[in-house]
Amino acid sequence: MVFWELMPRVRFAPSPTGYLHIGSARTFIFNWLYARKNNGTMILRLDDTDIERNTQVSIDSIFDGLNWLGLSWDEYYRQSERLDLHKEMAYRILAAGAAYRDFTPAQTEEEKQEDSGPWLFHPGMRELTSEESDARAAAGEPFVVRFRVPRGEGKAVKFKDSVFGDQYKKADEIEDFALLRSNGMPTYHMASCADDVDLKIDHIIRGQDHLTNTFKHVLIFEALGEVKPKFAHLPLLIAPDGAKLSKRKHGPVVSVTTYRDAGFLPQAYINFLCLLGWSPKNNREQMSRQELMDAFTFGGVNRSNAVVNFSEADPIDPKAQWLNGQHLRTVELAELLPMVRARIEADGLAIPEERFGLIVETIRARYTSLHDFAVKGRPYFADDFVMEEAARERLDEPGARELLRELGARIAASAEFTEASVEKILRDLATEKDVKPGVLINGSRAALTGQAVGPSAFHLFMAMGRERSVARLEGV
RNA sequence: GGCGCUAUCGUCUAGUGGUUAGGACGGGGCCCUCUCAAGGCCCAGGCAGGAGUUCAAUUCUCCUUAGCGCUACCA
Repeated sequence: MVFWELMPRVRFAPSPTGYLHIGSARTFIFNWLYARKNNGTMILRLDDTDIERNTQVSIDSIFDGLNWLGLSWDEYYRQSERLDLHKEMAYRILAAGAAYRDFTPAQTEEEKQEDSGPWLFHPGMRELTSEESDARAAAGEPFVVRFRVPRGEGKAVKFKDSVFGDQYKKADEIEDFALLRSNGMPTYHMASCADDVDLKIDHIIRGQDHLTNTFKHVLIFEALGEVKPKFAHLPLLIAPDGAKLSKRKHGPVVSVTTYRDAGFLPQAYINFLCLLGWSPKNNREQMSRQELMDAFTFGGVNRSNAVVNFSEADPIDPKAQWLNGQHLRTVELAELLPMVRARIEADGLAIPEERFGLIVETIRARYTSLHDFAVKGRPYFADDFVMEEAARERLDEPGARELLRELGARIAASAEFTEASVEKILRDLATEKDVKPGVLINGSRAALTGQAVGPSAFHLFMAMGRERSVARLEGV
């Protein structure tokens, strides 16, 4: 075996008929984890053979979401540019006798409703002689090309799934599925298998909704004389009501960009998605991309569908929010700062460069979203912030305002401005005026941030800087 | 209807032929404390139901039920 044969080639193959769905994103992530862990090749392939339903908006949404997640791919293809290949392979199967032309007109919706039993093939079409078939095709009669599923031979179609184990199905129960439509376009099954062969995909990792389709795909690979790839099917992501996630029914929670727009860190969201249907089996929850990559195995993938826990009242899964908070307070500051900066600047606020890192360090432990820095954190970046009721009550305490103004004056006059110096000034003042330090401490927080709760007051002074601190104390 | 897949706290999950069925989120409480958050500790909460195999089943087998998927000239 040569070295490159050890390096897997995997693909993520979305069809651009909507926004980037969170289930799709998770499929991408698992493919990516597997490829990167094994020095493999990650391929992005747009399965855009359904020209009726494809939209540019959808393609943009897929790239949007993927770019946000920050996961890379090595090769990029569009099925619509590879139709000749798909057709060529379909005709190769036809020529080999493993497929046949079906001249039956397309069924209408009502006709489909009527037949209740399992449909396997249209009578008479499998038996057409090649002369008759060629003649009718030459005469311009429309047809679909169907796979001639082996019947009455007791053939079993089987494959081994890396997640679901050995899979087996009687060929007699598989319908003669279409390879080519009457307009000459390949179907999903044909295009997908042709590309998987041509692109030398050796491990197909996709949603469990394709588990039963895989029997058809195995038949195609066999008819093409190709070694079939390995398969790994992932459990589906479903809504709390048990239904599959759909935009129509569940709204924006199904779109990746919703989480970006909700102030998620991409690594936190990746972490969350990985925990849906996969487990490192060691009780680890918060994990970096590298840790996820190291820990990923198909053995850790679950077989049952996972519920994304959202509601009308709280559209974000609480565990996702918690994870975001965990990442927010543990990620390298240098990595966090640009993301916070972008969020702050989006609100048109000015960043005090010399204290930016300190501010973020001071407040990040109490936030769970990037938005919090601009909303709850507004007093750190702007002077027009709202004074909360609870904070006003602190200031309204008897004598509080005078004390705070005095504190401001003393801080302004002090030669030094450090946590220790401010603390000394504050405590000395409290002793001198015979009040509890808490009055000044809590009062300072209220004056500086307009909030009754928040970081330690002495950290606050440093984060706000001398000028802003003094101004706010003297302005109470 | 047919075929397939699945079934452990509300949710995500670990787990074993013998365990007080473990962890996390969320909920409740306590501690810490200048407030809040973080952190620490504690509490409530679960093996879908029924048979069978076995000395012993949450674990193995079968049935039922439920959910999901496929059953298109969608992907």
